[in-house]
Amino acid sequence: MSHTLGVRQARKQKTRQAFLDAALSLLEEQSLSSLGLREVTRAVGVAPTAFYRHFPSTADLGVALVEEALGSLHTVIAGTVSAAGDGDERIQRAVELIARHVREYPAHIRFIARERNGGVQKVRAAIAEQLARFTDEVRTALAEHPESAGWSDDDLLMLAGLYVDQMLMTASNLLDASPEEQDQVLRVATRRMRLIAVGRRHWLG
Amino acid sequence: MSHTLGVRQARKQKTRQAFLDAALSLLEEQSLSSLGLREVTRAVGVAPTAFYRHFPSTADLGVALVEEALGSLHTVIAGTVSAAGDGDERIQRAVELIARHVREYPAHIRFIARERNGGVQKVRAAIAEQLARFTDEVRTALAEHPESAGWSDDDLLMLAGLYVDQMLMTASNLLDASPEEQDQVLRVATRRMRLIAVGRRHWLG
DNA sequence: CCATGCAGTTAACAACTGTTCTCTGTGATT
DNA sequence: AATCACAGAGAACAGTTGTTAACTGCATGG
Repeated sequence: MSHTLGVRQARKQKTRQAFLDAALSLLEEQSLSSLGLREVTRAVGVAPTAFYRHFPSTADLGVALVEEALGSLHTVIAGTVSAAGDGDERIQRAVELIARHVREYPAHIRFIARERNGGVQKVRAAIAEQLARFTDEVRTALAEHPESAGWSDDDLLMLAGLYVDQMLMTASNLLDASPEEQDQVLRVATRRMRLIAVGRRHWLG
Repeated sequence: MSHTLGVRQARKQKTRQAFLDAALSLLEEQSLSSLGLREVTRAVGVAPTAFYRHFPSTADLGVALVEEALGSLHTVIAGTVSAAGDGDERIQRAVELIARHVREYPAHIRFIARERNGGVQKVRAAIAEQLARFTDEVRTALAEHPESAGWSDDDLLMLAGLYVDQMLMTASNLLDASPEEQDQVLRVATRRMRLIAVGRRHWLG
């Protein structure tokens, strides 16, 4: 099915990935707008000029990182929201999903939370687009719930946005929390989601 | 009452303010971690070394900017939340307050939203502390409402945090919106607040 | 009125940045 | 087997950066 790509392209993709990994690591302690091209190549162990074979600029590296960090989450999120169970169960599952994801890919979350309002326009736009897609997917998933009867698409989109923003903020808060604070963060996040769910239940009328 | 400070200190505070203004302007298009000391002094029209007379590093400049951007808001916010009127009126007033503030001090909002998750630890901490104070003040204001009867302090804090985060996100969204999109942003923000208020009303029991 | 303190200047430092051009080695194509 | 394409190396470029030291001029306090 998939065409086996030659040794040549395989090597290229490998160092490209090395660039992404090195950059992501460096970006744990600084923002993209201060990330130097040479800094990245040094971390990879490659000549500065090699960078241009893969990206026109560090901003484009950032866009590629957005894809890597958010591109794979679509099905997961949508699946969680549309899964069976009553409201509380769904909330519990969503919070656990967030906690697990933060544990597995902390640098990805750091990066997204940081650059969502960061200084690099191209990257901000890329993140906004991905989050808008997320929100729309959550909206269609929410529309399947029986609680959504009588809801306009506009209101569902509003609710979906609220959930998405809440998830991202919870993830970001987890990163800044010490291990012993993390449970507290998750409990507050759960209560917030619950309050939103209560509002949802009594929204109409 | 206030001791008239000498010509000397007055001049110093003037250039200090010039540093803050120049930095805030430069930070509209980049993050603090990429803001150079020389870049700032150049914008002020002063020798690079003069910087050290006012701040040990650009990070401390950032902390000073946090004070300037958030320090003066406390009474305003608390006043709005505790003002008279029913829920919908309060929400309307809060949203208008946000819109006005964004119009008057866009660079301040940009800065806070950007550096809240930015690459400079000291500044992140300063913002977190100020926002925590905000949240606590909003909580005590909320406690005065009749709707808060029977609420635990913990739940009130959770609700206050939800409101504060919502305000900040609305403000940040306004900055990214084109003039014709801004009304839409405000309408969605209002609906979000309303949904939270509905959840609040039915939270107990 | 004079001595002191201190905001701001000037000059110099080694280190770093992004980008260009030229070159090399090796996988791919015919 | 001979040619081509191209990922990466190497060197050099003009500018930039943060920080140091020694300075100058002027408002201030005794």
